[in-house]
Amino acid sequence: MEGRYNPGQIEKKWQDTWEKQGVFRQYGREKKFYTLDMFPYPSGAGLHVGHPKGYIATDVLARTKQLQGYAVLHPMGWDAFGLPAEQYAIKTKTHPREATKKNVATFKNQLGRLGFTYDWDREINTTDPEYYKWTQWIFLQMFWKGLAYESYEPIIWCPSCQTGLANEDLENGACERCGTAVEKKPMRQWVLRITDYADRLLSGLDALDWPESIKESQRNWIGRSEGATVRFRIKNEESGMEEGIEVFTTRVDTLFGCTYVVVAPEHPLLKNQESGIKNEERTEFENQESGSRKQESGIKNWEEVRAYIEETKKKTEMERTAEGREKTGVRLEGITAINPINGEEVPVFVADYVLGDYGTGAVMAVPAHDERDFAFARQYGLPIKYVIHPTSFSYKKFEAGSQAIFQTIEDIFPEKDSETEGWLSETLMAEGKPYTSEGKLINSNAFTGIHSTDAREKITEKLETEGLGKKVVKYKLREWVFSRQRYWGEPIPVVRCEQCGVVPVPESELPVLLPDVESYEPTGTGESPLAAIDEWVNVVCPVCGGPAKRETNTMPQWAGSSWYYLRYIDPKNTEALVGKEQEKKWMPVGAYVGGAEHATRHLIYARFWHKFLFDIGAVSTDEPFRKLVNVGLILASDGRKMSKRWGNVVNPDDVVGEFGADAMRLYEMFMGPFSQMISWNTDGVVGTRRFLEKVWKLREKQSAVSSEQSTGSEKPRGIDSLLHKTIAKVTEDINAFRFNTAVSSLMELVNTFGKEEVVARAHYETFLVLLSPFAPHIAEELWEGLGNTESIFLSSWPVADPKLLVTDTVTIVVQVNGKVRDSFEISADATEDDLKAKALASEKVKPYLDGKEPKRVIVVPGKLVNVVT
RNA sequence: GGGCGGAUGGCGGAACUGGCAGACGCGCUGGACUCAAAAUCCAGUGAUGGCAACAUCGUGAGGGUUCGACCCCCUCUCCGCCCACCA
Repeated sequence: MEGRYNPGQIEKKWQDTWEKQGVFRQYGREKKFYTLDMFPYPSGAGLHVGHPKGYIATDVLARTKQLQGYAVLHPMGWDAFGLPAEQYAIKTKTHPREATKKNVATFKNQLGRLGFTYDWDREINTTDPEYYKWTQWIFLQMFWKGLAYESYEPIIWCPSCQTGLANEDLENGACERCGTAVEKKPMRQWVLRITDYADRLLSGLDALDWPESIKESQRNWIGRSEGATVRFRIKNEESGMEEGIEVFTTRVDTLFGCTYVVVAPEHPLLKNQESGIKNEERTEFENQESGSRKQESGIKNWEEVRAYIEETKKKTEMERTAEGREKTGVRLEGITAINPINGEEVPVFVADYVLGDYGTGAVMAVPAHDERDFAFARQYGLPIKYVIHPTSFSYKKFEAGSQAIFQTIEDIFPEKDSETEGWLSETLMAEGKPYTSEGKLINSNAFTGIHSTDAREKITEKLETEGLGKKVVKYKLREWVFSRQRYWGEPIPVVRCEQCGVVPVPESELPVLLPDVESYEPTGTGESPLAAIDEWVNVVCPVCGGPAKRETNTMPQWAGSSWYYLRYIDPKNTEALVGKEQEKKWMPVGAYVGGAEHATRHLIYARFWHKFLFDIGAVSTDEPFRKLVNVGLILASDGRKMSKRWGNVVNPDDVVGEFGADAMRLYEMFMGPFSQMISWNTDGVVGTRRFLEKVWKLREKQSAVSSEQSTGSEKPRGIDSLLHKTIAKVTEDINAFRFNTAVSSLMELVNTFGKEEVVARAHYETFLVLLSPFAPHIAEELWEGLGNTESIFLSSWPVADPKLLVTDTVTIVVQVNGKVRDSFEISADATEDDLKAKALASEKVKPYLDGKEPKRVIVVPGKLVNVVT
């Protein structure tokens, strides 16, 4: 190790040595720590410098924990099913398997150069049949528990990707993959009943050590709402009373203000019409439905209504939900709804501002107290009836001239309720605003005068006793649409038998292998390309032995990643997805690092599957990831995302080639707060490389003289104290993912060492250990140069000595009225009186006192004295 | 519209629990070394005034609490991210 610092030489050497000696496979140790990265999709583009940021962090953590005596599990693998490989296959006619293989090799090579501690014997790949066998197995367990079922409901369809999508796969109403406006399309599909776990997914969040923002995103995504369903009976002009429709509301206190009812275009009420949809447009399911229900709905303007429904269908989801769009709808002539609370008859509308798949697909419209209903009511000239009276209210009087602000309505109308009402409607109407907050009920018969909160309870109670309403909880979370009509995914392991219907493939026959096909093109018909392979599709029913056909849909991209963290623990197990002993030993994950963009998809899906696996006894923990940390995105130096399109991608290979892996690792940890988005700046790597050069040079100053600390005879010098402060800081900072300040304190230490004539060997060694998680290669090389024969990572992490954290003298700042005027050195054990006396004696302070006594003197021991004049 | 997070030198960012604002790094300026340059080393680097000691101002804007505020409270502006016709 003579001469210059040459990272290119030493890095490869140590990577090979660590691998050969199994330095990072100390699995026999008592204490366990499992740290995990969100595994990448091996794209054709390879890694850019943003990818490794999170991986470096877990690597720092893994090395630190190992030095602290833990057995550390730190694996890596590939989330390799998905559209890009398939699209590439379509273009180049190569099998996605081939492209995937090539990309994995590239990624692995790139990662290898950064010197990670991954145990490649545990590498997994979601497209490996031995892996997806267990993905299929989990699906089967869900099937048996009734959590996986077939549905014919309209789902989101991307016309460009030609596949169904889950609600979570949307971005601003468009397909998040290709940006195409999506449509609703009724089709047969597999669905997972994730809403069965909605409550547990919600309550489980509280105990997790996750960023509050992610937990909040999940809470919002699950979207629990407490409310009530209310049954409005339908009056048909021709045939009298019908069964009625149920609405969902969270504001049952406004029930007296309901002036109409709206159903979504998808509402079952509108499916009863025989004349409606043409046969060929109907799904199998709809045909069955309309056949079994003969009910006449009595809608007189059916043609108009039908036209509206058709129009809605044609609209893309984006058009339908576009911001500020005028509300549209059609009145259902010939029928009215009866408000159960007061028997009032109100009109019924169909309008697409009501969503078919939330609540009951129907709402009671209270325009006076809801923004959307208000807009619709104004559009169609419907009555607006105020029934909530603000109890605490700040409102500028609308009439010109007056600037008065009224705190309560009573300020203006102390007594007369009807006038209050008049004022309220007039003012709010004129400003174009409904009153959406809570308040005291007015105009609500027996409930008038009660506050909203009470009213909700009481009105619900009354409706309940009459069988016309019920307290319910609804969620925004939708069931997980689990079918994709694409090739490159896990086959769903079921067959369809003419006799027995849907039959799951027996466990013994797993995995159901994904066959090779001629063409990877999606068919667009709602069938996957697999449907074209007769010899694969046609099978014998496992139950009756009769002819049957395989399910040709595949699973979504998210399936394989919903449980992969379990497979690393026991990757070769052929009997179970993970061995019980092993699972107990390692789970839950102690630090999971990845991007915040997975807040509502991967991280909800994985929690859902994990809870299910817990319920069937396959795992021992209820939650998979005890601690989660978000890695902040690295942007290009132009502030945009790194992308081929912008030509601003920085390849880690180039950075490693120019500066070395250690300098790059150090830079990515140093560049800013770990979870913050930040722009790449190659000049910054220059700084960390210079730092490493200084570290390298320091070996010449290193000397076998003992530190004064170890002689024990003298008081500790400043350098001992600084070293121990650095130990404490680096240890704490790594633990809290504050890598940037950990690195800066290492730099400070080196700067101080640089000013010393000699650096004690013990100090230098301790420093190398502190540096080693960040810059492992150089640390190992220098460690060996000191004559150590065993890897630095088999040594141990230093512990700060509390005695050395305090210095014998401290600097006290002297302030006058809070402004710094002077400072002095004093022994750390000086009394408050000493400090006070010394401060008052200061020549700098005297002029401000002008011979008078100070009004007050504040002494903060060890810090400052503030003289108040 | 809702939720979350921000705003500190030329730049990235530090600052414990309310106690010397600007650590550390980049950049820049000057000097040393060199025939010269690079690299390296040394010194300086928030603004304004001053030869200087030093003084005044200074953490998006305005107010407040406090002996003392980047930090706590109120009002406002701007920016980022996520979600969004969810009744």
